[in-house]
Amino acid sequence: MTTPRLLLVEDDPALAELLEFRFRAEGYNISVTADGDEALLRANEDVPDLVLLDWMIEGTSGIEVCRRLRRGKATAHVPIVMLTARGAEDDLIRGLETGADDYITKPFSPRELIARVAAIMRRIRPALAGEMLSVGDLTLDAVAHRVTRREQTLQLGPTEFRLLRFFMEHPSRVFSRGQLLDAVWGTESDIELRTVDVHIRRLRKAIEIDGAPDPVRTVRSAGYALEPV
Amino acid sequence: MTTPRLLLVEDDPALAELLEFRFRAEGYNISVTADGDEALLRANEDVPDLVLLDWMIEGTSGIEVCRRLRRGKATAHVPIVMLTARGAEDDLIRGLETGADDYITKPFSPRELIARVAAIMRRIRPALAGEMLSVGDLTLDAVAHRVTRREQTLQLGPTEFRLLRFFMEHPSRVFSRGQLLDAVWGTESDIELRTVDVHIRRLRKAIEIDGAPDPVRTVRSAGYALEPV
DNA sequence: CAAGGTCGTCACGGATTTGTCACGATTTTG
DNA sequence: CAAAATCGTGACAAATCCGTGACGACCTTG
Repeated sequence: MTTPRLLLVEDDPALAELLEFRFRAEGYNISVTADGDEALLRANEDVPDLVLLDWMIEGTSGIEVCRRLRRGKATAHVPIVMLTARGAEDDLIRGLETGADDYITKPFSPRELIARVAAIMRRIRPALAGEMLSVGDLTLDAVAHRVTRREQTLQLGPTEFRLLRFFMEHPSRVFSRGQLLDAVWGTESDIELRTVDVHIRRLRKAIEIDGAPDPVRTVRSAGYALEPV
Repeated sequence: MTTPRLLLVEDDPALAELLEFRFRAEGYNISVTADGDEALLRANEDVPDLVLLDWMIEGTSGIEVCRRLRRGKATAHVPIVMLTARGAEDDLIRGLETGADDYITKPFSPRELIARVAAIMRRIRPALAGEMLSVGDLTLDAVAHRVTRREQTLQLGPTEFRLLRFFMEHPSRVFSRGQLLDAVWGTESDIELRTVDVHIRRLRKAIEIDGAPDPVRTVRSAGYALEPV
């Protein structure tokens, strides 16, 4: 299973750091910002699996962020958990009306928040993740046989698909041409090593999007690796 | 994998003994002390993989121990888990600011603490064991074929990479040019001894960062060695 | 069967890497 | 101090490695 990606919007540095650390320790990939507009930007650029939203932030208010997340096409269905001060009943009501999925009142224990998030993830996962791989801005759906990059569906052939999948199962790891042949083509294939180069090239061309860097890294005299973003 | 080594700083004898017993049962190597200064001494003498630090100890306070651990060269990056009393919010914030990595509030179950420590070890391990090498401020990821120094990724060629890796596998050890040729180039290579000089030079240039000293030491009439900065 | 797509191979060219040498700087030795 | 030994450094040609376009064989699909 791929690591869930969270977006935390929190302007108390101490709390933000604490939560960031704890969620990382739990295996989440978490991005933190104190600013509402910044949060909206990031959420649209790289849609998270869940948003943790402090209701009392400076600048664009939490309620506004929530509303605009819901209105955005890409972010309309991302679960939102709001962090609210004790007794802010109005916020609570308005938050849930605006589309938040859950809430937790401060002060809360990180453990409880983590449990809450985990529960939501379990609820959401089966719908969106069967056999999903995610590395950087690349997403590969093994069952649907589909690869997307930045909301854009890519067109790749069978071999390119298997090659990319293998890379995505081991991000940042360098494989020699021989290892790639074994893993992607099978151990008893009798294929020239240099053929791998050609498929790497075809893969590169297939996942090419202008404005995005090439995630396939060539390691001279060693092999190739797939790097996040 | 080597057994993780912990240092427990706890002045409640009952709790100390309990934790010592439990962690030993889990296969950890744990050293216990009730005194902050004693803890600092031991930590510097024989750097542990993780420190469990009670925030309320007699003598040097937990916060001071934490700060001095972070300031120490050898112990700067050792994870610290603080044990704090419930509701000591100030301690929590200051602790995390000072550089603690996680905390747990008393009373806690040993099981939970063990789980917490295990999570941190999983996070830290790849940097310690696995295919990661670390000498001074240099870090070499053999799997990803990547070398970093002070958060900065370095650019080195194949031979420089192999040479550096060999050095990092045996820090502070002096190798003759002949030994280096055998180890890095292979025993049946027919290469001039002086060629090693050139590659040493290229390695030096490749890992050069301004403000940082050269970790490659020349030992006249003997060879070269890699020293931790 | 025709058309389109995919696959493995090859050859060319450019870029990087590598081994060697020569010369000067530095240290050791006599 | 002079000579010898040792090391650092810049340059360079050869070797290696990789990107790329092209091509024929093969397979699928209609």
